[in-house]
Amino acid sequence: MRQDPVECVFQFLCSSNNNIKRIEKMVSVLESYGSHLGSAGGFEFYQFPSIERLASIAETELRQAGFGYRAKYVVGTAKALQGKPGGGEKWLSSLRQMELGAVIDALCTLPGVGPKVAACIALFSLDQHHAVPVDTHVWKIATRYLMPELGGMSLTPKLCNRVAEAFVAKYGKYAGWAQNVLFIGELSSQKVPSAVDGTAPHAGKAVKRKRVKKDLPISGGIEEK
DNA sequence: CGACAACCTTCTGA
DNA sequence: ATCAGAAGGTTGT
Repeated sequence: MRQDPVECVFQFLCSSNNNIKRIEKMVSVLESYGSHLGSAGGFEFYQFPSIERLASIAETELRQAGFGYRAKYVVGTAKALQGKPGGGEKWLSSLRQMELGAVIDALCTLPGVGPKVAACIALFSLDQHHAVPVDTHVWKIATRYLMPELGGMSLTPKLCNRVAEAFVAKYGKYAGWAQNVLFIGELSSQKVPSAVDGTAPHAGKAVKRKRVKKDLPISGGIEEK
């Protein structure tokens, strides 16, 4: 995707301990702080607001808009970015030249950004294709297929790293994207209670079928190009 | 370093 | 209809 890093940071800031529908709603609230670009196809388009604009928002305003405890993260991260050498925008894109570990560490200095969100930002906007965000779903996948001996344990930061390493060992330099495919398959929105044959859903018809889970849907490394 | 509660709010599954 | 638990975690103790 190579998303714009500023957008990416604030979008994933909204994602912690949250569900997709609400995340989308919150992101659209953030967008509304940017300048209106126009409308097309029934959608309104906005320039994503600048770091300066985001830093100027009152935390209470975001709370009122339904951000919950993430309101202070948005304002806090905007302000923290302003304080980075050369400004937040430049600082973020400079991370593209760094090692993954250093990128994660740097991003984790922002309030509300932990290892998982940092990995998402690194993968989706900072060219770190081997960044593997380990969340509750990926943890389930890992303990089911890759590291069954870890089943039942709680997901500690150290174990996060082991899971990420296991994904890289299996899928190679694009492990982050493999993770993304597996992650989406794990979402409850992609599943249904009955069904059994693993047939792909009909295009256009909202027929959902549950994938039969026997082995990892993706086997072997991802080919280069 | 690991475990654990707290945190806002909405949606889901039983 | 209702309600505990989960939801693309992070932070402080």
